[in-house]
This record gives sequence, C-alpha cells and structure tokens, in this order.
Amino acid sequence: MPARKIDEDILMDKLTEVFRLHGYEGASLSLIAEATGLKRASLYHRFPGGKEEMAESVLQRADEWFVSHILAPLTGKGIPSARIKEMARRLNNFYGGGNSSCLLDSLSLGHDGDAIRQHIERSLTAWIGALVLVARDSGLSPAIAKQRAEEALIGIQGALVLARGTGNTKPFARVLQNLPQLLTVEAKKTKPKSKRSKS
Amino acid sequence: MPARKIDEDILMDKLTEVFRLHGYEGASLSLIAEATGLKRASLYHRFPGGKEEMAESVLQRADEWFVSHILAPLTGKGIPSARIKEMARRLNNFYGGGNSSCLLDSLSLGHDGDAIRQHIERSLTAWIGALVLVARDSGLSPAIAKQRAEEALIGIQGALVLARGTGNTKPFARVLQNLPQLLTVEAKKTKPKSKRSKS
DNA sequence: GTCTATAGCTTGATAGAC
DNA sequence: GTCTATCAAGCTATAGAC
Repeated sequence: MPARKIDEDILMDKLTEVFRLHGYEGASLSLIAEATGLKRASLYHRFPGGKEEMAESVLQRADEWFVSHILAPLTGKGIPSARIKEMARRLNNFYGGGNSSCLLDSLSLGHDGDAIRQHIERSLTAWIGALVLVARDSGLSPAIAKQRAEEALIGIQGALVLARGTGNTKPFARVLQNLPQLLTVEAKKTKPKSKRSKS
Repeated sequence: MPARKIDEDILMDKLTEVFRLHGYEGASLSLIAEATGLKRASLYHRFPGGKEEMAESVLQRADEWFVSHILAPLTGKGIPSARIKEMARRLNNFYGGGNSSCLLDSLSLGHDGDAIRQHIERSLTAWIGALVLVARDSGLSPAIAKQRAEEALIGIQGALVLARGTGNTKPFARVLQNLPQLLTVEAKKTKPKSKRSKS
C-alpha cells in the first residue's frame, strides 16, 4: 500500500501541474495522459467523473496540502512576524520563487463549471481568513486585519501574474519580504480622505 | 465607411470579450461565432491566420486603446497625483469596477503561442514604463519609481484575480484609491533589513 | 488497474456558391 | 463579405479484453 500511495501522489502531482500550466480548457486528456503516463481509459477508472472530477480532486488535494504545509505556521506559537516569515519562506518554495502560477488562478477561467468555481472561492476565502487571524494576533483591529489580509493575497496573486507575463520574479520576492510588516505593523497616519468604510 | 468601422468595432469588442472571459483555449470558434454573429468561414475571411490572428488582433487593439484612453492622462500636465487619480477613474471604468478580468492575464495561460506571449510581455512592460514616468515625475528616485510601478500593477492584477475568484470587488476599489499615494509619496522610513537591491 | 479500440461529438480550418 | 457544406484532427468518454 505504501507504493500505491506514492504512485497516487506522483499521479496527482503531475495532474496538478497540467491544470496549473494550461487551465481547465487547455488541460486536454491527451496532455494529462502524456504527463501522467496513464492512458485515457485508466484515468477514467480513477476518476469516473472525468475531467471535472480530476480538476476537483486536484483542487481538494492542493487545498489540504496548502493549509497543512503553507498556512500551518500561522496558527502556531511564536511572535506573529516570525510565523509570517516562515509562511513566506514556504510560499516562496511552493510557487517556485514566483515561476509557478497559482492553481486557483489557472482554474478560474471560463468553462461554467459551478463546483470548481465554488471551490476556488472557498479556498481563497479560507486563505484570507488564515491571514486575518495572524494579523489580529499581532494586534491589528478587525477591519484593518481584513484589509491587510486581502492586500497580502492581492500582492501574492498579482506578483504571480506579473511574473508569468514578464518573467520577472523579483517583485514576487519583494511582496513576500514585505508580508511580515504588512500583516503586523499598524499603518502610519495618512490624511483621511473623508469617506472610508469596511471591506 | 463609417458604418463599416462601427461594425468592426462591435465585432472586435465581442471578440475581445470572448478571449477575456474564456482565455485562448476556452475561446472556441463556436463561442466566437455565436458572440459575434458571424459564421466560422466569415471569421476566417477577416482573420486568414485563424484563431491566433484573432487573438493577436484583439491584443493589438486593446493595447492601442489602453494607451490612448487609460494611460493618456499620465503623460499630460497637471500635478502627478491628479493625473494618477484620473487614470484610476478610467481604470475603474475599463475593468467594470473590478468585475472584468484583464485580457493580458486571460491570454497568458498555456497554448505555447510565442507571438501572443511576447505581446503580453511588451504590453505589461509598457504599462509599467508609463507608471514609472509619472512616479519619477512626482519626484521619486528611479529605483523607487520602478518598484512602485510594479507594485501598482501587482495591486491591480491581484485585485482582479481576487475579484474573479471571490466576487468581492472592494479590494479593487481600494487599490485604485491608493494608487496616487503609492506612486507619488516617498516611503516612510522602515527598518532597513540589511540587503536590498534593484528590481 | 491498465490496456486497445472505438464511439460520437467538437475543434480549427477550407472550398465554393451567392 | 457572408453563407452552407465539408474535412481531418482533436476532444471527452465508454466498452471490453487482459
């Protein structure tokens, strides 16, 4: 059974990579079969629901892995900035220093698939939620913590988009480096432009 | 000829929307034909190079439109913060308040197409370049201006990703509102973490 | 659990009438 | 300049041998 588990891990890794690189529509069964070394029929034996089930399985697994391996430090002990720094280190590794697209982004285009879209929304919301917790832990108010968490996720996703489009990964590194400050330090006073509300 | 021009503008608008919503692989000729009201053969009469030429034409047109209608205020006169505010206003309109994906992002997945990828890279670089100019105009140093310009683009793209994934467009509005400060105000002193280099 | 073979549909693209 | 009709190739998915 251990061998079987390893095989499945490798399979899922390959599967994930295809979806991440090509998106849902671009991830044809031919590409998937080639990448995994399994023939079409074998893929349908493991995923009776076809391509849609493959994508959902990939999302589900990535979700669990992300929470337990990337976000885990956030809920540990130690000062918040150190926990965030550790998450940033893992994020950098997870996204290949900025060279890998985010699966949630790649799968969020077209193809109507309702389940996938809902899954993506839940994952992003959970991610923000974890960031809010550590930001609150560092003493930020609920409203500010929410804004900063969203800002952090925006920075990560935006930097990945920029890196994919231009090949420049330095902004991604900079975003990661600024995460501890972003999620812990109270904002310096800036002229309050009158109106300002919650997110 | 004016009627012809209007027809072509409408056609290109529809075409752009299909690529923006579905990406390159997801934008099938069936979808395109349905959206534009033209049959496949008619599309090939206008775009002998097929789908690839359609995508490139869409990119080319969006590029020109973006420079002349969105980035134009940046190179005008008036104080930089006012120019940036005007650009932000137009950006908000262009991206439907955050509800519309960025074409450059949608077309940057999979499908090997070399010309398209190069076009996207040029467009993003030009966009950053325009932001650098106005940031420098406001007195920021070259190095800081470059970082801020990248940060601005990251914020916009990241907020669009977040909005597409979660449906929440408020972070996008916040990003736009913060653009004037981001691209004009010198950073408040933050503990210099030792190493720090150019982007 | 993986394979070969194949079904049935959709894809991108072309030929030729009007 | 748009259409109908058609093509070969690709697609997702299934049947059934091993």
